[in-house]
Amino acid sequence: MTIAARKQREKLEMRRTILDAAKEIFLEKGFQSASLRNIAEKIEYSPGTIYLYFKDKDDIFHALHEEGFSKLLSMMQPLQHVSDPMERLMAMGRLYMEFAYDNKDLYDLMFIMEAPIKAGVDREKWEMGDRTLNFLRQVLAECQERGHFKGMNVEYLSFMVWSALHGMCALYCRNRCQAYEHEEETELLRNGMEYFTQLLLQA
Amino acid sequence: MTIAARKQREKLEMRRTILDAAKEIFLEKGFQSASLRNIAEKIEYSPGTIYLYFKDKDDIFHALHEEGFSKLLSMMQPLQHVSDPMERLMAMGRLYMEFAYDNKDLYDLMFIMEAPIKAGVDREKWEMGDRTLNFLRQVLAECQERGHFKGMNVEYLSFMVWSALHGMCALYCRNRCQAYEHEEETELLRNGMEYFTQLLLQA
DNA sequence: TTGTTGAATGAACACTGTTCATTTTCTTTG
DNA sequence: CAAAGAAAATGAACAGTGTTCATTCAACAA
Repeated sequence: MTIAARKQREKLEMRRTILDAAKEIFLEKGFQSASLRNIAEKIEYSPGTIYLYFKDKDDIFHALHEEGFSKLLSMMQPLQHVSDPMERLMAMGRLYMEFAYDNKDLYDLMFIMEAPIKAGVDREKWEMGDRTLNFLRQVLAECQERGHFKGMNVEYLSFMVWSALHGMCALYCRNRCQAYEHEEETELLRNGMEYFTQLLLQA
Repeated sequence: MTIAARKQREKLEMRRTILDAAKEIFLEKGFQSASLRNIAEKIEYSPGTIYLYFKDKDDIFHALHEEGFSKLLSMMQPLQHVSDPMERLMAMGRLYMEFAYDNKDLYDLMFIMEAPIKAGVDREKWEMGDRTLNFLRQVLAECQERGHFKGMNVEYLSFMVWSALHGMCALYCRNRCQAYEHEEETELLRNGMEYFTQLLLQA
């Protein structure tokens, strides 16, 4: 079975090669403007070849989508050791926002773009997303045990908290911070975050 | 000057016709998939004609962009008569969210899409957006006069409030509410809003 | 060495946004 | 009213897109 194993390995390597090239081109040209011919040219293969490894363009960016979640998830993992849940919640918020700021396009792909999520929720696709969300659910439940967010439903609470962070990140990613002509984007994000945490601490 | 006046009127009517067709097609197919040939076909003109009235595709959707803001603005106008600023803030929030819910695609165009805002902020483009934002600034300033949001900068505060609402609307528009398998979208929005207003009332 | 299998190709299809020389339509002038 | 001029609409053409598929090619098995 050594040759079949090698074949399979090569198949995976090719997928990786395509994915890396796609990511690079996607990051420099944006999702819409990145064409399959660009990607094919970069890896020095013909356009048709890509279709032997991915169903279509969406399939490629869906793969990157998953990678984004596993990256975010692995960054969040260490925070499990912060014992105070309220402190952990704040740390998660900061990390989430930093992730969005440092990986603008990846964040966009994960939480804003239509393409990868459109064709129905196909099970495992959101496994990573689910795990990330569970992180938030858990920390909020622990906060409640310590007397915060009294009488609130964790599902709706997590949605509200997530939304507040996502809102800032989304306005940033899609250049709506320009509405504030006299403020720096980074200051908007920093202080927006600061004020929101103040609200949470009072609840 | 009667003929020149008619010419000008016809020019405006043609713009309207194109805009209406574009809006319709855009609403049913989405921005990216709506092609100029689709629009041209709908109004029974050739593709080239559209370029006599609009610079390019972005220009069309920028026009719709402005229409969205003037619609939102005109809906907000009556709220100026709510005297209690805190109550007015809540009413604005509800209205904003309802606007997003009832005009999903228009909201998407105004606050999420890349196209219309990309090519630099060209002055008047954001006049409507600015006026909407000023509404929020003003009500928040009045809230502060009555002792709320002590020591907070209105700019950053408004960004945070806007973000929280936008976050929910954006997750809704881009189908990320699916992350909550067991909750209705409307319930997420309703309760998310409810919890956020609770936070604001405590501040 | 030959036969078989599967990977890679690249031309082709139907589309896209945009341009522009040409034709058609309308308005003004002689 | 006819001819000249201006304005509006056309549609073919260009360079690009995502995707398909008959054909070629290279690696493996017999």
